[in-house]
Amino acid sequence: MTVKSTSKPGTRSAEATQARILAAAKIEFAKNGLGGARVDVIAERSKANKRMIYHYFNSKEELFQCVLEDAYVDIRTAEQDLDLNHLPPVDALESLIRFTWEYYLKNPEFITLVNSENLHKAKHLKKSRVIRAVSQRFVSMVGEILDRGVKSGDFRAGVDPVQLNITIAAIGYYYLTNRFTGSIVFGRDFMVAEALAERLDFNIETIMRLVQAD
Amino acid sequence: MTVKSTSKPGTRSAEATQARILAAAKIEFAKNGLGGARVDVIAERSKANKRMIYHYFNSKEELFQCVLEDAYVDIRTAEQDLDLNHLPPVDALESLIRFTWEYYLKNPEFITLVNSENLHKAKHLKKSRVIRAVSQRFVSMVGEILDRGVKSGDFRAGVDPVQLNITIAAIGYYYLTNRFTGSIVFGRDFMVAEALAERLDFNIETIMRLVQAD
Amino acid sequence: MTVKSTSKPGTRSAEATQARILAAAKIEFAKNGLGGARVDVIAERSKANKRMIYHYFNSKEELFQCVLEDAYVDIRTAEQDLDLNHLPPVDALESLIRFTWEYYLKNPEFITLVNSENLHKAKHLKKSRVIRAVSQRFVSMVGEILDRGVKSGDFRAGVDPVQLNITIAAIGYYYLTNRFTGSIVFGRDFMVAEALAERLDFNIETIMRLVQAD
Amino acid sequence: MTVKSTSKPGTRSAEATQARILAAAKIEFAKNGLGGARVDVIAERSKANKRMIYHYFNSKEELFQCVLEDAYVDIRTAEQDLDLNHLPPVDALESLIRFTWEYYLKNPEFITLVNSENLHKAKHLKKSRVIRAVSQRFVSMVGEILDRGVKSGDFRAGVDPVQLNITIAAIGYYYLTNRFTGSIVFGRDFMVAEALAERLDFNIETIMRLVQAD
DNA sequence: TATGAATGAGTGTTCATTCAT
DNA sequence: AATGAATGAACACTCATTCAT
Repeated sequence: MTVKSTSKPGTRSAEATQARILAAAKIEFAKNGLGGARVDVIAERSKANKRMIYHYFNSKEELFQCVLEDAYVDIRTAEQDLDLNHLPPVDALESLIRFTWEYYLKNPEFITLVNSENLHKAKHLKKSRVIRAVSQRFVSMVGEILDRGVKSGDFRAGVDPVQLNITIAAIGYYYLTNRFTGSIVFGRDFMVAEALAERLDFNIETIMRLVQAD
Repeated sequence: MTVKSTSKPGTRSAEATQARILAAAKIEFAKNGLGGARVDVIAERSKANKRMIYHYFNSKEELFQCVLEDAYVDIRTAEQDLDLNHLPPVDALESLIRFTWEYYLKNPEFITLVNSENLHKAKHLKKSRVIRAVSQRFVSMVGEILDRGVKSGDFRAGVDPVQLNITIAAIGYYYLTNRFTGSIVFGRDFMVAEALAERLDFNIETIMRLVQAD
Repeated sequence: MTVKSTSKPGTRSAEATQARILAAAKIEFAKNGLGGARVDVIAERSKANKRMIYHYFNSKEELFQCVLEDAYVDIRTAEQDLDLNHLPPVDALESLIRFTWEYYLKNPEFITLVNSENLHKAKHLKKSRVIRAVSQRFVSMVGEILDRGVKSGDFRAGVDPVQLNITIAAIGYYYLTNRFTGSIVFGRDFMVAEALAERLDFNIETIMRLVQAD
Repeated sequence: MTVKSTSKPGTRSAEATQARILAAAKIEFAKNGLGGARVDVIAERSKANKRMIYHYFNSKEELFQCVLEDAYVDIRTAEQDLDLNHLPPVDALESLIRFTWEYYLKNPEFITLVNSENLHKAKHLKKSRVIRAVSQRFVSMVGEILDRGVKSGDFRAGVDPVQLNITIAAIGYYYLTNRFTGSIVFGRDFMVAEALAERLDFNIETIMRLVQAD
């Protein structure tokens, strides 16, 4: 009969438990993919009971979906926070390239989660409603920068913003997700600071030459 | 109607069995990754006994390694067969971009296998000796094209051939491996013929603008 | 009709399950050795799930080690309970011989478990810490009886207590463990009551003549 | 078309193959027991084809039976070769004890094979006809020595020759078969030369005191 | 809200044995 | 006489999930 400290008993700790489960799951899914992830490990790492996972998330797959949604919401939110509208178009574009690269570097789970989801043909993302909302704002970002750049004379006209978006992601994402096989095939350490800096420069140049007015 | 050499049927059928297992394994590993692949399924699909798999390949992981090696050898061999040295540098580079794109399209397993291997930090590729040999010839290809292009005045100097190589792969690979989540995020069908053609054009333009002399 | 303490049923049943598994495992390991024992059989006989065995004991080998440790602790405890210090040395020694014989007879699993462990070069016993503790008290028992017997003039001096210990065990153990081949080689039923009684008498005489003062 | 060296082509090599299989099987069965032995290992070690094993011995169990029979015939033959009838009874008995001890030491497989057979309740030995024949001569040996010793006044009357036989075996066999657990329980190395010599002396003394005239 | 105990269907792997030549 | 290829049944062990409290 001891009085619990808050007015809504359990609520706060319930949220905390969910958060701990999500955090643990993100690590485990990122490390081993959906199939390779172990519910026991998630339970242990989150210091939550295994039963709690099923209580809050119903199944391993739904938990994966939540983790994935969170990951997408997080990157999309961070992109919006860049507030690129206030920058001149060239700076805005370069900022976006840098941001994308650095986000992948700091959040390598994002890449692995997306890979895993694509192995499963995006069946979880398909069910998600949150994703569509956050994606739309994201897709229009590059379009707006391009438009502004064309008007200012910095960029040439006729560049498809979707293709550009994909390419900006691709040149960073591919380098990082395939860094292990890449290091072997190319006989270089992909992850030393110099290599990373060099790659970022190369990527910026790639995009700039692609869009700049002739 | 050529007569197949049937003098050593025992020997032959052993090789045939191994080939069937490898083919079945490639499909299964590509579809589900190393962890998600099922040995039973490989056995069934190859019309070989499960015991045979272990007889010839010792373990699921060694089988995966063989499949992976085969995949790399195959793409590297096909690249060499392009015989790009005989083409003018601009044509050679465009040929390589087209080839890479089309190879990925026709051999989607390659992409999934590489993804799976990277999830496992390239532990199987590390053990492989074949890979290093075939990789070296591949890496030098783009370097030679670039050199020729600089001499002919078509390409600017100072482009790192390794970074270029990575970028050529990236812009095709990323589009295809992430086509499921991509279709959702960008609200487009990534795989209709028009979209594919458009992407290839975009990629060629990206690379050409990147390397062309100013 | 005593009331069993049912206050912690969850805890209790966990212990009970472990005990059932251990009991079933002892039977199975005794019947078939470590290699021949089947985990499924242990699961079924213990009315526990196979998964529970791995939950509580991690592996078949660790389960074997537990069973073996239990067996050693059990015999060593029973020996201590004989309280031979209070008996005159001749009686004490005879009691020990009888006890050893009867223990083997009543607990034939002990013999088979020890045989199995020796086939594996005692690799499990080596890891065990419990064993060393209980063994030391046991080894000193016979030494004390011998000392008392020498002082009382019943036993001759100079008998190595370890060798005596081994011999007491040997003459009972060998007869019982090899009863099957023995019955064939010697053309006798080793296990009829008369034969058993006769063997015990013979063993007592063997040891008594070995130690008695000249 | 080279001429094979003997008149009965294959016959000689057939016997040789069987012998190699038997030798390899003895090692494998001794090391791992009947259940733990691997037919593949026997095939490899004997440099015979696995199919040959089944050709000559029908099954793993029949092969085990042959190995076991061979082992028994071997020890029984060696015992007969001692020719103890020509020695004075005390010397004859000591010779037998020494022989038994040394045979076990030099042929440790014998012990493991017998253990394995007893684990299977002597089901293979039961089927064997050879065994009964060789056993009878063996059993009568000790009886004759005892009789001669009683007549010569060296041994007391009334010692059961079968019990004596069993005891002579027991005190050597037990020490050696349980040397691994024994070394741990008694905290001694059972197999150093000194320990072995000491044990043999102790065993001779045990038997001599058991049978000597009062 | 929280938890330890329990489970059935499956996973990679192994084995003695037989087939086909 | 000899052999390499092939197999089906079994094995130790694992997993996501549910039960009972």
